Amino acid sequence: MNNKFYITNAIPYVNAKPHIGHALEFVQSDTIARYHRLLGDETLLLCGGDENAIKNVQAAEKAKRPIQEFVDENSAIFHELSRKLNVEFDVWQKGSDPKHHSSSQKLWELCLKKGDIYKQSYKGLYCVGCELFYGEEELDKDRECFEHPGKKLEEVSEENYFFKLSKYQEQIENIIKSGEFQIIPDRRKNEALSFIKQGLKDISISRSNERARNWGVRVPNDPTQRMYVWFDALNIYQSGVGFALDEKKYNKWWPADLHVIGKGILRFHAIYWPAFLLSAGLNLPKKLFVHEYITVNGQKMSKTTGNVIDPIPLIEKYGADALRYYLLAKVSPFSDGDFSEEKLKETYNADLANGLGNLVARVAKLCERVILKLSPTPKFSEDYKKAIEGFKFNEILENIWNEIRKLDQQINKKEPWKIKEKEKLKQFLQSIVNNIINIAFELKPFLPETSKKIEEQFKESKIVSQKPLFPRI
RNA sequence: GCCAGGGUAGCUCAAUGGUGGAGCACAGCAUUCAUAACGCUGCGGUUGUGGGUUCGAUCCCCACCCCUGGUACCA
Repeated sequence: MNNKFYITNAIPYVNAKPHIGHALEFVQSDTIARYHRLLGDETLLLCGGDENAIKNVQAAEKAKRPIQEFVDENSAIFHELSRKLNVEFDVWQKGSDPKHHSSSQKLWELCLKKGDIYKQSYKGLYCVGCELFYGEEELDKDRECFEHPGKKLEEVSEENYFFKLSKYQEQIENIIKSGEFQIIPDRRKNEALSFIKQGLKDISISRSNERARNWGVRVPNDPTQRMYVWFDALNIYQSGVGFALDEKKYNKWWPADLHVIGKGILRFHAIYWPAFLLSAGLNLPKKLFVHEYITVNGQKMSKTTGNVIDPIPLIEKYGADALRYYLLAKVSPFSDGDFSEEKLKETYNADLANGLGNLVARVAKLCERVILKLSPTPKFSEDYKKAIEGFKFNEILENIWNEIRKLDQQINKKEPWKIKEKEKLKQFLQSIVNNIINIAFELKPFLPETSKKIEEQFKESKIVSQKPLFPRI
């Protein structure tokens, strides 16, 4: 009965510190992984650092730091965030890891052998100041880059390697349409399909050393070129489980059962990635879950507006589970969700302190008068399974909170503090406590810390009241 | 411009071709087992705008406005 379940979180760019959007995805992935572990599946959750992008080099230069040191440090901050959120990544695969480099070179060689990689010149607008190519939309009104106003861009052409994406148009359309490669929700699936329908063009998958600032994965047998960051970044999903490194491990885990990503990188995962794999003759991932973004007071988060939210101080102030709860319950998995500290605080007090926390506290106190006989056998209901497997995190939590409200109503109606007969009181409390234990179980994937505390408190037949789970703020 | 999704109470969202619902916030009542918590009651909406179909539309059709995403080498 033991299935394996391999799930990946998108690997964040490490050119800046993590923001609350990263926390959202971490928490979603972790919740799914925890659920599968509870089902008894052998589960592996991977994340890592996308460290080979030119943007990292630029950011390091700006910070006047050696590039490797810079990406190591930033990558570590992301990893640290995951720990603070109680997000358990089994593998943290760094893009700058030499093992990952050799694994990616192997992927390249397989595509090359298939005849899908060829050389061609690439033309674009080049900023000498940044040593970068820019697209028209990335430029200001004078068609100059924002870093170097007044500096004219040059039309430069360069020999690059290209990948025959066009060759795989039909195949990719079929695997998406048929559901062999499932994209959730439908809106994103349709978006990918309509992109394919426009006709796929071949893509450049390498840069010159100069342009790449001698950073990134070397192209096999060509000392002048480095891989385009997405070619190797996607391969982190494979190198992290041993592709071209540890055959046994790779065969055990690959293909991924689920990739979790944000809407901004749909194309790379829905189209490029399966194409690279098809070319290399490797298995395809089974499912892609695409979440949306977090806005701040209705506005998009961006460095220029200066409204980027750092999750770490929030965790310190409210606790990991409080932030997890907000992100899973109050942010829709399928549409943009808004965040503000005020809303977090409101939710904390209303749902966690007054709701769950208060229920647990009042019941524990009532239980001090009796000794209970508990025989809970919590398990996931079919509705629960269906919802979580459809990524409807908010729906599940809403149901649980309806249950909490019902228990509060039951207690008010029965007035157990007035019951004199111990047997009667015991019977009533047993049923309430069993329900609480069930709630704690259902919360396991979502709020691991809280769930554990509740289970501990209601484990013994002699229950005593304890410190509040969520003191009001 | 084109394609997709969306515009419903202060906020977040649900609903159905037939007299608009929930949670939060707010106000009042009640109460102590509990974290001045829980419960009950109330306040609150001409369902983006203008037309049309229909006995009747928030839900169907048309036009327009606004928001979000995509529209390739850019998370």
